[in-house]
Amino acid sequence: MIDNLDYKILEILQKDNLTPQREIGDKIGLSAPAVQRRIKKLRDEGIIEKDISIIDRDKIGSNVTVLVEIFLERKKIEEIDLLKKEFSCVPEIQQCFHITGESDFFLVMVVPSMTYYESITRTLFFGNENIKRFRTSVVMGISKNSLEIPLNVSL
Amino acid sequence: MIDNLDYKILEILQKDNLTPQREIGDKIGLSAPAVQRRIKKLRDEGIIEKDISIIDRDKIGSNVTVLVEIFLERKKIEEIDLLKKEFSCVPEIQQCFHITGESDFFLVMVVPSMTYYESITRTLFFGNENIKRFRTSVVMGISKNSLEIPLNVSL
DNA sequence: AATGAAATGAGAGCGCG
DNA sequence: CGCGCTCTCATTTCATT
Repeated sequence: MIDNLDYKILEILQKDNLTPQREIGDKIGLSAPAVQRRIKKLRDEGIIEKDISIIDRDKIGSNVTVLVEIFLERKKIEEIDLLKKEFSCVPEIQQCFHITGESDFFLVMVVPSMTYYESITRTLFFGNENIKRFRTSVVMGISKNSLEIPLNVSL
Repeated sequence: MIDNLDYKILEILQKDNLTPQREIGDKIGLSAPAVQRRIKKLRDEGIIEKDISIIDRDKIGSNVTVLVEIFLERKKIEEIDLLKKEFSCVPEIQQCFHITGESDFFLVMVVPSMTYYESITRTLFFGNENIKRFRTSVVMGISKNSLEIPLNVSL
């Protein structure tokens, strides 16, 4: 269904999706239209979810990144789904992981200040009776920040 | 230096960087060349870090996402920097946060299996004498996964 | 069914006023 | 900044294997 050439294309696009199709073709030994057809298929099938620009958060106003671990009172699937949906709507929440272990959710958040974070916790966490407690870590530095999937293909 | 129109452009590009410049121009009330000049400036200044395709990890082989919290023995800046550099080279590590609080690092990793993860921990964590202990959480589901920065601009 | 070559069309890039 | 040009690149068509 998805062969080695597709993997090679994905490997290139997840590093730089503005790479010309002809250039991709040269690298993997295919013509530009062939590459184009494969990319279209990958998009149609949702294997390529989206195409985005990554913004340097340090160069754009003052932003604080915080990590939040959340411990729930009740862990029924309906309650989990409810929280997922609620968190998804909050723009300050970049990433939301539902996890196993001691805690139940893990969030990566970006806020303009700690004061702002404090105020947002009041409604988002303290205001939710199903959240038993939460633990906040402040990020000092980000040395790697990508969503690249390891594909193990060589160009 | 960077005005409201730039913010609006960033807001669009961080959702979809394949949006035509003319379409962006229509939305924010600018001509296509003007948009292009601004985008070029944003790229040159590194405010736009990179442009990438996001791949759906669930549709591409079997992948397990794990979160790792790391507690260090010594927390000198040289030791921190050394670890940052080491972690950055590991393709399975998507994100590496240096944090304050009880623990020192937080990693988001993507691995083909838990067996693979177990073997990678042997060299990466157990093999490092500065890592006191680490705590692993397995991700059951990801309900939000973006690197969008909240910009608070309305289109 | 998937490919490559050639033709078409859309969009990026650049100089001009 | 907008206008209009040029050129690159994406996309379609079509013949071929």
